Amino acid sequence: MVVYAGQGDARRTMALLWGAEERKEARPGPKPGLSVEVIVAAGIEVADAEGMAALSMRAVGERLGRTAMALYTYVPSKTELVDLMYDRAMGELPTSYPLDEGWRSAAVAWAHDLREFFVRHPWVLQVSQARPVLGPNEFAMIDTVTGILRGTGLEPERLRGVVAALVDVVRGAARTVAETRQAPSATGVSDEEWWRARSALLLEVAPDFAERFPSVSWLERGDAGPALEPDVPYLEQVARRTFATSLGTLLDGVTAR
Amino acid sequence: MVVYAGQGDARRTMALLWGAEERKEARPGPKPGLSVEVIVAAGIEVADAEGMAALSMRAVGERLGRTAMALYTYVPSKTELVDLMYDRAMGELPTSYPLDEGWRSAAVAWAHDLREFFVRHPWVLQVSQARPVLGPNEFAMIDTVTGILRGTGLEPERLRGVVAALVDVVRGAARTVAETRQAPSATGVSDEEWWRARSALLLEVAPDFAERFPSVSWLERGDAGPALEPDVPYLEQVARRTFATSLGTLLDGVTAR
DNA sequence: TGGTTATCCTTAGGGTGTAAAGAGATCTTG
DNA sequence: CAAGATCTCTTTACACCCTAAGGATAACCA
Repeated sequence: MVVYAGQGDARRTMALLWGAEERKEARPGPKPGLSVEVIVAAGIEVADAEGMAALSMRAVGERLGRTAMALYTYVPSKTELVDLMYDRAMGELPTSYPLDEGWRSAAVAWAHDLREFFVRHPWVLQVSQARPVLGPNEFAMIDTVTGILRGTGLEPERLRGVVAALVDVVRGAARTVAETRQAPSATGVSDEEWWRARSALLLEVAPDFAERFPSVSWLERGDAGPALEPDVPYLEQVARRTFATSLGTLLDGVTAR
Repeated sequence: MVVYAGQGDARRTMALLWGAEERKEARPGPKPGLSVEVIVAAGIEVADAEGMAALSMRAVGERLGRTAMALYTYVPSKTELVDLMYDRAMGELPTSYPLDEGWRSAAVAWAHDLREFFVRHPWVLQVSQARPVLGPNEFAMIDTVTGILRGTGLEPERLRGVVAALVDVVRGAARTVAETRQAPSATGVSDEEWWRARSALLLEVAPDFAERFPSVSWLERGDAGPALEPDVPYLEQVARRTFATSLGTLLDGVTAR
């Protein structure tokens, strides 16, 4: 039997992604105890709680009181499950932003929502997108930001570039925060301790750091910056401010055209 | 025995990354048949040729005519190996760009070099940076771009944001190209065929696409664009132009300050 | 009631990273 | 020169991973 790999699969994945109506006519066989919905939800729970590395078919099955193999009745493979989780999670994102105060503030709000989404579900950043997922909620996300930016009057070609840049910057900022948040629990070392140890090691191993990387050193020297809020971890504040200027610069560039 | 996890490891990793001089005094035991260098090089070869997913200790060992376990004499674990590969590969990047024609053209050249680097070594984009690698070549990369951008006169805080945004945009652009390139060999379906099949599926599964995602549709409609070069794959040309406008917009934003 | 079909389980096979223990090579020391 | 120490590399083993195959059971239809 010839398997049209990636063809039959693609069709089924698309059907699952776009919520092909499952026929509810009575059929022989035991009543399904699970559904794609609950499996995807359980997968998201596992990934949220324990990270992408801990996402195994066994773990998801266990959370539902089944074996790993039981999932294969509903979902063709683990990668398909991850694709479904990816798109389903994106359904959390708002899809409309008021444009009363202009496109810029809407874009900023959108960017912050997306960033928080990625921070909430850091595993989403690790979904390998060799061949994009093409699910409805990702399209909705792109549609939302595109809609906001149409207010700029940019032509499609340029707008496409701006959208890409925006998503990239948001992803990058979220990645930084996610890493920072995961580091303490992953290593059992607090941010500050970890950083102190690292910088000590750095000095030890590269005593000529300042001459060797003059510009990086200059950057760090000028790092005093404005008042710190005492409750928020240091690195996270840096990340937040970095994101603000990244985003601001990019939007300035949009304005400039 | 208490293992100071992530502490003792960190010290060793840093030593390996920064090329701690290996003592060459004669020591008992068989002559080493391998070295960290050749192992890292073999790892890069495997990852370049077959992708990150195919990078296993067994595969690297085999390429060197050894077993997987032989590597553990030189390298503490697979993640450390990947970190070493990451930084070693970054050593390919140029570290100086002429500033005769101003910071902007230097920045553009830098960005294109970095993009090509990522496309050449797509696995680099998948190196999980929960705790950053902190190797010399990554610092050099950051130092290079920071040095270029000091020509803008921006203060450190802003400059940090711009650097982050630049790296993010380049990463994003490279990711797109890498995916596009991998898709045909991964699925055995050519770009065009794949895309045709997908859009057919999309229409089938979401016949209301145009009304449901009006802005995305608008974007695609305006996609005619300037003349296509016949030899370069279509999707890659789109990616290239998207990158150009992403980058351009961002740099416009820098100029605007 | 028997046949058909669907859910779910157990088993099994081929992967993965790496701990542990041993074989053999090469040095230093007595 | 022999003995001991130390290092490289191999074999074996374990725990985990995804998933193919086959069988037990449940629910429907004829």
